[in-house]
Amino acid sequence: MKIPAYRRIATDLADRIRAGEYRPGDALPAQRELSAGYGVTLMTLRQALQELRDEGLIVQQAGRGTFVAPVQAAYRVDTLRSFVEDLREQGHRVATEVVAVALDGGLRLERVRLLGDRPVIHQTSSVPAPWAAAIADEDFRRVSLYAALAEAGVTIVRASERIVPGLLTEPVAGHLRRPAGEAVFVSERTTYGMDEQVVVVDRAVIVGDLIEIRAERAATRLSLQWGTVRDRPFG
Amino acid sequence: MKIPAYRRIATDLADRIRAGEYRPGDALPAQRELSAGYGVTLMTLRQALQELRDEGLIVQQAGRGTFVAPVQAAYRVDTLRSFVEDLREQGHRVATEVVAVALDGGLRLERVRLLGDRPVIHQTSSVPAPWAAAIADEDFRRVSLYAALAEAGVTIVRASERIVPGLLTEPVAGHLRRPAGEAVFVSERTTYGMDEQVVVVDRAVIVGDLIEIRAERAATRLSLQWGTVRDRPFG
DNA sequence: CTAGAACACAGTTCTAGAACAGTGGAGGTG
DNA sequence: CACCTCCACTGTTCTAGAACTGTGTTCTAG
Repeated sequence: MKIPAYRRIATDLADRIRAGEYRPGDALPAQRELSAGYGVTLMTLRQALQELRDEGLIVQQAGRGTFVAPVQAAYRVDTLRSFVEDLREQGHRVATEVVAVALDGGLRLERVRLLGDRPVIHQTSSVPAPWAAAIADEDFRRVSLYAALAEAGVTIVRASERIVPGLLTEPVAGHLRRPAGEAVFVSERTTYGMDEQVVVVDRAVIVGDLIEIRAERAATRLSLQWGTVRDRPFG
Repeated sequence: MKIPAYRRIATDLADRIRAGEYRPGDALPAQRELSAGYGVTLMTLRQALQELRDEGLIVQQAGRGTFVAPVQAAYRVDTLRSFVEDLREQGHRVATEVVAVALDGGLRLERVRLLGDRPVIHQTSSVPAPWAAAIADEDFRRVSLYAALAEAGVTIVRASERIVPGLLTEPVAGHLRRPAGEAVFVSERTTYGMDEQVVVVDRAVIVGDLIEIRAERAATRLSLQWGTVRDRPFG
């Protein structure tokens, strides 16, 4: 019995939540009920719940209950959002042009993002087969890919992103109306749903003249966002 | 008695730490000792300590004790650290070459960072006058700039970083032993001490072939780190 | 029909112990 | 002298309760 009980309980509950046994917004059984169910003290159970709370999986409200955290809140809590949401948050008008949509098993979506009237991001998104069909007939000029996925019942859990600098090359340079050879960011983002399933793979080319990455680091807080070069907070 | 005991204790201990009664690296009294001192149970005291641990103020080690987090540790807690610390954490050997040191009021330090034997980062750091004198005679091949500042009694509170893609140009290209025109990251980082005073201004050029930015986004956690291109965790 | 009191139920805080699990030093043994 | 065991010390996990506070509903008096 090497791993502590509270950790086993936390893992078990997390699995149940991720498996969909308790859905976002649902109330979990009461603490006393759960503690009896697992055969541990209230104290021990609360320790398990704290793990889940630290991970952002549940929300506790005194007098009301323990609820599975709604996924929507995750976006807004500064972490699981995309370029576009970052920029909109900062008051920029971001428009989307759909360059191409292809459906061969999975869905391949090629979009250009415009900041005001200047194209700044060329983005190719791939959605694997299971979910592609459910969202294939959306109008992606108006509906965000993530909104469409959410409507189709897909829950986003986490995302992993990799960014390297690059040079603008021809197929994309035309879409961004910029000369080839310019400095750009190249971002590869993989978005995961429940059970570590890949929901979206994004590849984005981002014009370096107009967009930058900002990181704020403090003792315990870290924030990361995409911003426009013009309104830099320092310098 | 509206505020709970554990919170009062946490506040009291935090105040003592910030007041310097316990200095970074010092061990706090044992948990049993503290609980007796405050007249509460071990459980209650541990709840107070957890608050401090969540804030990154203390570090606990089973069998050894509870220690006031060294300012250095703040870096390691995934948030206030630099390229080099990020890379070292991942097990890479990072060496430093000092290209130039100038002292005209402030301190201007020009360094090249080597990953193994390949130069990957060209970094120019400026330290304003007040602190420049105190660290001017350090050997920056062996001592990190932040370590020197820490020794001089400078506390780092936060850092703000801006990253854009760029093209490698000639003065720096030579130092990095790479052809001009390659894709690079350009990072401008400002580090602040107490009272929002600027402690260091860094400008770094980072070879894009070898170094990348990784961001992991989950419901509540966000991590950002520099990594080498070779050991990518996905793809 | 409404205002407020009473109640049921939720999470929260706390006690007083007990036993477990790492860490490092003091002694003993080869 | 080197190694190893034991022990004292640390933080960690857990029990079995008790009392508290916050929230919403239900019942009752006006």
